[in-house]
Amino acid sequence: MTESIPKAASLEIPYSFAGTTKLAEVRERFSDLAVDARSGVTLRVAGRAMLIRRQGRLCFVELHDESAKLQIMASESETRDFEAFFSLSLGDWVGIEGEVITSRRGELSVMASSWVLLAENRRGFGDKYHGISDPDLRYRQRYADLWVNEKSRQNLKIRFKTVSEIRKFLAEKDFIEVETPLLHPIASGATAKPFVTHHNALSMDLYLRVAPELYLKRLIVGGFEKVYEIGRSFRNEGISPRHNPEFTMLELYQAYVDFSSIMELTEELVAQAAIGTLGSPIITYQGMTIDLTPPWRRVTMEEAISEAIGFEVRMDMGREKLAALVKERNGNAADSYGEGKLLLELFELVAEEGLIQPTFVYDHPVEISPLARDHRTRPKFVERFEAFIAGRELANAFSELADPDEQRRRFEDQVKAKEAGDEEAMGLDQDYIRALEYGMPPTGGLGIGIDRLAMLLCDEAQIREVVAFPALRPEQD
RNA sequence: GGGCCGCUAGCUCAUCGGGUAGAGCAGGGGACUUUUAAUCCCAAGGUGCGGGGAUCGAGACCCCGGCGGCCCA
Repeated sequence: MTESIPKAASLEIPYSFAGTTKLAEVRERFSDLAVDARSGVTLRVAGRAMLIRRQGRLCFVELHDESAKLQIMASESETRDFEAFFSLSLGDWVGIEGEVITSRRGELSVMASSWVLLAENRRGFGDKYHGISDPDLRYRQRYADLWVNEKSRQNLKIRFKTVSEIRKFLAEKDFIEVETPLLHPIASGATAKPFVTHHNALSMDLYLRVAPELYLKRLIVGGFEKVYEIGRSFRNEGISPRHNPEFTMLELYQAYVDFSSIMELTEELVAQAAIGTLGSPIITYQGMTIDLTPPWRRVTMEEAISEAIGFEVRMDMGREKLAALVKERNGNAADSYGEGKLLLELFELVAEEGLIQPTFVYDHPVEISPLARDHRTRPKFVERFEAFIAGRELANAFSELADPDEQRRRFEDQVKAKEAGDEEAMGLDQDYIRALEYGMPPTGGLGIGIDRLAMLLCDEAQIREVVAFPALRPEQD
């Protein structure tokens, strides 16, 4: 490859180029400028040269900034340092000062009178038409991908906007955004394999949190009534189109309410997030039209299974029958699975995928819900719901278990499972039980996967497309 | 973890029954004062992911490894 001579050697890069007008604003203000006309207005714009068409003593540059793209024109007769302008490369950043005009073909442009190089691109952005399409390259060099591929930029914008819409929504409801530890002495609060790290001064291993849940509920014990945290959790699992080892969760807790209030809050929050980012609660996802307008459909887990399978299925039909149904469908019915876990397995096998329109599935078995409060009328069940959209779980919520004795028993079951080889089982958090012993009021809690919500709103099937810098194996030299 | 697919110039791709590789774009040089992926001319650009193997001969075939993608668990 021919090394280009760094232009920076001959051109001074200024320390600032302030006072620019956004390209979208230029387009808007001069949208009715006639063909081949001059506006008489001079202004400054800045951005990146994404296409260059040289034309002898004239030169056209397609300038992109965060807001839009706009054509820049330069001519030998009107532009200072025209020769240097003529030799700009694709991807160079430039600041332009000039008059807003339209070309003979009617293209809105800025006719540069003076300009300055703001940064030089020494790398190239790949094919100017096809851009960069190799997924590996796109994820590894996201900074380049974002410039070249509009959709990549769009996805991240939607994602970041969604988070800010959620914050706005929760602020209006008087929730306080809080922060809790990422380094946990015990991996608990969710069933997942943790990452282990080490604190030198304390000479102890710590876990990157798998969920903030137990700390947020400690805040409720401490007297906060409406708290939430939007932050990263870490799970030591494989990387797949739907899993990144670090991911973002919203977790929210509200004192004095049960899961039915949280259900209403959830559907409102998700609908508002969609309206705030996309302008509508009706979205298209992978070819499906999905209406997020509340209220969402509500079915029990048993009803969802029965509906999908065509006959009535109940957890109290017994372990044997449930195991048989699971096995018939090539599911996993390990001996260690109780009827609760089998019911969940069956749900995942037959029902989950079909829940396209937003649906609350509620009343989960206690066996799979170690942190949820017992159902007020149904033994062996808890007051819990999950929200499903487009066949995938989006949210998980329950009336929180506040009884320290019952919580200890649930943890002990988890410990037994862990000892039996279940790496995902929760650890027993003694301090959390102590917190409950001080008394936690009735509380409703909610978790929403922000990455999944972003996938939904971006119409993307892969989590990587909505994560700025997804996890990859390191490059080799 | 298993199966399948991919990896060739900076990027996007081609080539072939096995005889050491081409194009477009980008980058370099030149022409062009109204282009829209502009156009035209010139030159340059490759340890064909890495390592083994069979072959007179491999980017092409076989094996191992790497990275990525998809599907499955």
